[in-house]
Amino acid sequence: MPITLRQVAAEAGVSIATVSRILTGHKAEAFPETTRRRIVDVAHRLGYRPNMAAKSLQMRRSFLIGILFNAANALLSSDFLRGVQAVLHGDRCSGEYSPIVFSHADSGEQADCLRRCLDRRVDGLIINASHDAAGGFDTPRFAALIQRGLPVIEVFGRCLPGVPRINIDNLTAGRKSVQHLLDLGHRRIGMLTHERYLLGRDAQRTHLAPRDDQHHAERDEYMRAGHVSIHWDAWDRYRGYEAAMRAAGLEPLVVTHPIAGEIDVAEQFVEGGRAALDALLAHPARPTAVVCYNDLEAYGLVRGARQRGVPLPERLSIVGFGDLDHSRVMTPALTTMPVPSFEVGRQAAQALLARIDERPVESALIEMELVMRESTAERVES
Amino acid sequence: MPITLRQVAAEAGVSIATVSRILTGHKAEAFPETTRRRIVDVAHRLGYRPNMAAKSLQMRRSFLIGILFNAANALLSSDFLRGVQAVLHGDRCSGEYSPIVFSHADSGEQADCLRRCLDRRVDGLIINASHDAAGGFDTPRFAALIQRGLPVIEVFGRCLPGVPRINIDNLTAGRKSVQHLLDLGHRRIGMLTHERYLLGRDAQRTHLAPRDDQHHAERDEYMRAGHVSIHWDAWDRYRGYEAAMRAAGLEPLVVTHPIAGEIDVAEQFVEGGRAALDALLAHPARPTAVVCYNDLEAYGLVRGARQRGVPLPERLSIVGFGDLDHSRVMTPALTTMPVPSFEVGRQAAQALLARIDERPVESALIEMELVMRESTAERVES
DNA sequence: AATCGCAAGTAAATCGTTTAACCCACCTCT
DNA sequence: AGAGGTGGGTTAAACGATTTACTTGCGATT
Repeated sequence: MPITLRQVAAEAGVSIATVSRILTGHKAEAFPETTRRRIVDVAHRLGYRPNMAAKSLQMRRSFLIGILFNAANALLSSDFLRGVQAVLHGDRCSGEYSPIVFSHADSGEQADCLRRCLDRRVDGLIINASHDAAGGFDTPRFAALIQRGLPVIEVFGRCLPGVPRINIDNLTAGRKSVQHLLDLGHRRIGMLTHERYLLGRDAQRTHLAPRDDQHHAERDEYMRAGHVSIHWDAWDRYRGYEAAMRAAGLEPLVVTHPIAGEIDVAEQFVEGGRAALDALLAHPARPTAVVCYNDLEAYGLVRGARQRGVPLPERLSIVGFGDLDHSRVMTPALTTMPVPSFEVGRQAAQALLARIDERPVESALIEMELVMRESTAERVES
Repeated sequence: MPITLRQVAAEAGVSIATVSRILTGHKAEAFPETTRRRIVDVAHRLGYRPNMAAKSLQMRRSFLIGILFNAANALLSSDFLRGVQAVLHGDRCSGEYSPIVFSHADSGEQADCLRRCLDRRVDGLIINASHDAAGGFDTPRFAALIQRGLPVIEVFGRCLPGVPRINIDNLTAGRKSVQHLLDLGHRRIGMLTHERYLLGRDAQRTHLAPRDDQHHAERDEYMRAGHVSIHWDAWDRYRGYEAAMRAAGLEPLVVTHPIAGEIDVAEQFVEGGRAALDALLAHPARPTAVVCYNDLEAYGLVRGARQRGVPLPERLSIVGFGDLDHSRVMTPALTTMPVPSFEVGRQAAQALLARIDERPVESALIEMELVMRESTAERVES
């Protein structure tokens, strides 16, 4: 039913080859301007739009990119997609790429989604893998794909070895949180995070640049020490915190809480935060501020403070992470760091197109910005 | 690079036609079992997977469905996508459908996304249009598509005339909220909602079945009365509330707050709720419970109650709507109704496939379930 | 005059499927 | 014995683009 090249060609009185060459614009300069205009006009008048299936078949490229997200992370958002679209629909984008999007809850679904992407002969893949082994990306099969040269970009994570990553800069985020509190005059700054995802290290750390080998070495050491964490984000955020503290000549002060299971962790984070308030207040170092691993922990701290009648932010400044829906409307409105989903999507798409065009690609960390609201304030002398 | 039919055919010593016919399974019964097995085995051994582009070209169906979401609504979720996938990847699904997904922030992006879907010759469209005129679906162009028979399903809304809809059952949700409170012994139950999206009607209402003509008639009348609302969800939720109240022989009691603009409305809802607490407490009817249009208003009520030292839920039971991230972890944990995104996705996909197969399709409303948490309690005598 | 070069465009192969139409050997019936 | 049927396939024509390798006409050069 839609108009084909053949019809445009007939209407314009030329061959389909001519129409194709003029419309694709690739060698349009070989044609006189008058013909070009005529054909473009006819195509436009008829409302011609190329059939992507035919184009894909002939060009051996689908102009499709697969987007695979782990459902548990809940990081797939309209913003992320719009970031991807900003590139795919942009002027600088050569083809007419469209994203086919899948969300997987477990490794069975994941394999299914991946298969569908491959059936479609996607030109590339943007993947948000998951941290836990149960839903982790099926690496043998995956490695084979990479080997075959399928362009892949990982987002919001660090699970896929040898794959360029676009992620938020957790490390710098941790540092910025501390810096914000330092700027407000705080010196005794704690970090709240979860046991399973972290730590309790006390070794001096000097190299903070996000270099992989360094990270991996430290990580391996950490793993050998008996920890099972595979949560790089928590690790990096902690390292940023620690680095900023040390740089300011301050002693890190970490409070952790347990997390069990992989689902329904929200309450656990809040409860962890609530319980941590007491630990923080009772701590001999008497912190005046705390950086949280996420907003949920901050909610818990706020709840705990309310229960204890602790005034916020006077008694304790709190910095969250993630900027969930509620953070901006709560009381006190939470100082936190919004996840730059649009930007991650944008850069991931950019990187993927670069890989597809065989241009060099590097992993990138997206800088996060702290938004100060009401949960942090200047330190009051005490 | 991937295996083609030709290679499978060569390997099995038959023609491509035979392989195709056996593998598509359509006329496989015309072949002896031994040949069938042999070919299936060879295909499997070689890892043959059909090239969808070629298949699409030949069959004149893309096996692609377009999913267009309004970014402002923030209703695109992993859950929704998984619901769609549950159908598309299900055994009962004839083809190998994949969703191409777009998110649009304004009508320009929307037109672009739509064009891309059409360029791909999608077999159908699932659309979440937006309420506001600025981002509303470009109806002339759209009507033409529908006319041409493109299968379309609208989700989470009621903006596209003549298009089957899958939506949450706002009306029943409103009723259920009231019923929950009635069951707890409340009689003086208020409803909190926003001025712009509603109303202040007092006419008797008897027909509550979600019949379109009825809705539209009432709506027209409402519009004539000078209201500009195009927010059917608020309207329906209110109607459900009102119906349940009348059915219980009770007088509706509505408190509204203003909302300005289309973006950054979150704070306005919370502030509306906060301010409404005073109005509710001061109201001559002295309500003991209130149904909110959304969770944000409920957050505001809770905040207001905290400020005034009003004990919750003893003094006021609160029912939210939507079950945002924070609702389950707040104090008191909010009694509310989670949005059944998975189910909406599932049924939308089902309806779309039915339309594609030219089976009859009807709009459906997905029942919502109330989850009782801590913000509602039995009425205390007063 | 013959040849060359170039501008302007065309013919035809190809991509990997599906499917309508056909083929052929063999069996059965009359 | 010949017609008709049937089981078990095959041939070949699409589908709508892209692209390589031509062709053709014509003015300029040798």
